[in-house]
Amino acid sequence: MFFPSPSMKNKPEKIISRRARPAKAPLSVEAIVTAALEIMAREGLDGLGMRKIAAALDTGPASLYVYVDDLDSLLSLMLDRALLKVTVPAPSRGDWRKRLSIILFSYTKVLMSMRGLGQLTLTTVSTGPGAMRMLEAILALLREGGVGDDRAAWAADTLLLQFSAIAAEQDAHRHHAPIVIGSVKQALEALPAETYPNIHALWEKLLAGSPRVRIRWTLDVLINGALSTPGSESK
Amino acid sequence: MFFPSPSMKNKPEKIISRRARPAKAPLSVEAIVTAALEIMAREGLDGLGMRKIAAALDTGPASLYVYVDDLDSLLSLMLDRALLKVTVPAPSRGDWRKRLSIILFSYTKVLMSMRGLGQLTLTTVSTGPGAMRMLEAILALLREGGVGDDRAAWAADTLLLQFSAIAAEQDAHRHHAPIVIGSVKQALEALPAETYPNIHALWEKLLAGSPRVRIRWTLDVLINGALSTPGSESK
DNA sequence: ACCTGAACACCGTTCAAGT
DNA sequence: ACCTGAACACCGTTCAAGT
Repeated sequence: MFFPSPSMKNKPEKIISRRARPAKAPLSVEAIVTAALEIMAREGLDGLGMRKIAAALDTGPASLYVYVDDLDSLLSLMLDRALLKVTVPAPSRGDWRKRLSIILFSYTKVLMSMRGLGQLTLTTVSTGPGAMRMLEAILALLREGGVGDDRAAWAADTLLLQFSAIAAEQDAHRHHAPIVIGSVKQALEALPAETYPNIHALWEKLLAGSPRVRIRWTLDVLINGALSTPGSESK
Repeated sequence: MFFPSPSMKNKPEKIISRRARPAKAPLSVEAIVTAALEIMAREGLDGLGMRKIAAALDTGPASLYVYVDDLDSLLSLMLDRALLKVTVPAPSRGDWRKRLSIILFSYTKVLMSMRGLGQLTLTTVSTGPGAMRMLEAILALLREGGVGDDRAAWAADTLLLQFSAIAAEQDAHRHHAPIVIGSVKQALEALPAETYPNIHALWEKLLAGSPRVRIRWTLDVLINGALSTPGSESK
């Protein structure tokens, strides 16, 4: 893949055009999104850039602009591609609450499966098919569960946000973490107990908790809260 | 302020050193943070940069590194400075729930009072006195309200996150919004009712709601949820 | 100790020119 | 229509040299 094909051996030129390489995949939105996701998985969101994507595709940065408006819109496309992998369970899988938790567990799992994705959800919005399929399913289940329309819309928003944040946090914990997490830990640990008695008592718990347990708890809190709190319909 | 002082008029050089200007405030962390906040308030978080801050302080970018480690740490300092303005009510102001809502309303108000601040909280963590003072107060109130220790830590996290996000959203709505919000609205509006019946029915509600009403509801949901959901203590 | 000019190693995006 | 070299207008950060 990295050398000119045999059929070109007898060309007289010493330098063979990159375009003449064998089976060079033509550019396309899909190819660009794929390459971008690969780079983000390897180097994180900060390591991503138009120039690096172009280099991975063996072209110049300008070429990408034929297929993509700009970096922001490319980030949206990347997010949406990832969200397509979220599981939306069939009605046979259980009642609304069970199915809602399947979606949200799957959502966090997908977000945590690739470096940078957690951070990406907190920075980017997608209105593509991946995001819309998930939103549609969540709204349907909340309504099925008897959460009023006003509350359902806000609850969906709140749920997605909360789980995005948990994923982003885990993302940070696992990757460029040592610096950031370590310093937060040190800072909390060093706080004087006299001035900050409650932080002093609880700082370990602030940073603790396996994702599984935490996700479960957060889900319960939000659903219980949304069910027991009247919405603005009663205004 | 923009011209050399009269006492320097008789200097022979045509070009007068910038340093010779009158009352040029010496650099300091405080001055840098102040200048940075001013720029962010005017031009948003994206408009902020070391070079622009330096220019505002009439110096070169290299000079800032005498006082500040790098851009990230400066952003932390900016956030902390802003959080110092959050109201932490005295016990006489009411029961724990009332006081908690005062803190969180004040928090969102502060975040929404300056362009870029909402986005900043979602991107940056601070362990400075502003952030710690607020966290300490929230933890104290949750414990006072009978939320168990494990749950209190997570609840504080969840509360702060949720309100940061609401502020960031309002930030976007009010400023560089027209593009982003407008396009999300258009995208949701255009979705086919057959494939996305629930989004179709609720899309207006997803984007609606005054900050006040929404904050009130979110606060109630989270507190009610945290109170009625057992923590992992019972594990 | 404090400050800084200049350079280093990058960015995203545009555009005229090529095929 | 698709692609691209080169340029434009920026970045954050470092460092040797000045005071």
